[in-house]
Amino acid sequence: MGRKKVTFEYITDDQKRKLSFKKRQEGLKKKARELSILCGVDVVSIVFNALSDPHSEVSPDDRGVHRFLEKYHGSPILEKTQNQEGLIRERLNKMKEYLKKRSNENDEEEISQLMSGCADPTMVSENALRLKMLVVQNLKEIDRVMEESGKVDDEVYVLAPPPMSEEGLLINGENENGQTLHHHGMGSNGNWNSPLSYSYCQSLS
Amino acid sequence: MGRKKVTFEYITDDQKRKLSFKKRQEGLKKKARELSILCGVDVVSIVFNALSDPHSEVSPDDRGVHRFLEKYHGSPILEKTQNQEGLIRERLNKMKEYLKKRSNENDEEEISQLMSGCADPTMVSENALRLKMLVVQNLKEIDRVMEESGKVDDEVYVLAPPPMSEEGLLINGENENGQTLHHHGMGSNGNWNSPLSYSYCQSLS
DNA sequence: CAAGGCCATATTTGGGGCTT
DNA sequence: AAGCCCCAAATATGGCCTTG
Repeated sequence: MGRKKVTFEYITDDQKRKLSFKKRQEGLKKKARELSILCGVDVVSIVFNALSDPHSEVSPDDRGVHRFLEKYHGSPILEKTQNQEGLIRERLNKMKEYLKKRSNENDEEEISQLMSGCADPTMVSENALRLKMLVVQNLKEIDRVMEESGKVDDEVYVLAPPPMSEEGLLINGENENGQTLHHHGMGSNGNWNSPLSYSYCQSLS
Repeated sequence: MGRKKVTFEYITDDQKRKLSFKKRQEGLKKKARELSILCGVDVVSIVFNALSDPHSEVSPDDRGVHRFLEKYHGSPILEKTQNQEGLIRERLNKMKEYLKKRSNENDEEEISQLMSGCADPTMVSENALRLKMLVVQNLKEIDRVMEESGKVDDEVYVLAPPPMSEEGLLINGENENGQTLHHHGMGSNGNWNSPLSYSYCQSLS
């Protein structure tokens, strides 16, 4: 898209690749955000920089995701003092319980309530809730594993959580072109069941 | 990007939104694929169509992801006959065991071998492997939950699994512009630890 | 080097029009 | 409606240059 027609092959030149990576990563985030807002859908995108560059040196914060998930999940983040196995088991149990409960109770109504006064088309179904829950769960796991494997110095950013973009939830991202990113209804309510929509990118190089 | 300057707000017009969604979704997939190939990184993107359109009616196949994961995970997909709880527990145990094993053994070498003769820069570290594992795990869960909740009629597609794009793994996606999408080394080896890179999109509307 | 800004050009994607 | 093709306006992003 630049001055040269792109040939779809791995960019071997270290410097060019890194530059391209940064620009394109930004682009992807923006695209995800747009798709999410314009069409009212949830978008999650993760970029694992496969250590292409041995000379990694990142750093930013990865706390962003933590804060985000913590705020929207409602439950506090587990103590970092617990051992990995314990953390995983606990997390898995929660997932299991949640799914079990969801599948046994047929109160489509309760679910609606969870969406707290959400009168827009982005109404979430039980199925959607499950899927989201799973994704959040996974992101949390990834986050935790990263943390516990002692490599927390990765770049992490949360893109656009549309439903509450105006509540300042753009944790580690910026509305690069000053546009207001308006969105249809539903303010931040601290309930992780809220329609979520963001990108979780991680750069290891 | 079309003839009208886009105003970043939820597109209320049902028809326009759906059209935009389709185009932009394609665009996002393409961008993800490009970023992945050009920079040798793994990209996973998921689009949950939050039921914006009540009149959902999709259908394609979602078997694609199953086949993909099955092939790259190595282990056979669990029987659908098991109950949900069982499935989840089993899956979680696997995850736990894997992580436990990974964290106790300090054989950075074994890991390298897992990458089977991969001599390119996309070499994966233990940390990356874990992250990938978690994502795969999650995608599998999502897939399974979807299946069990009886709503398998969603559109699902796997984008570009670069490492083996030439092995015909473009399960449910097409290289829309005929470009060859060359990639650096490493053929399909059936090992799910292979650098993965694809988009998993789901349309509920 | 990494970050930012510029700029020209490659891409993306609204809008329309047609077809099925 | 849903798919496609076309077209042109709107964006994205290589290549470069300047700073820090």
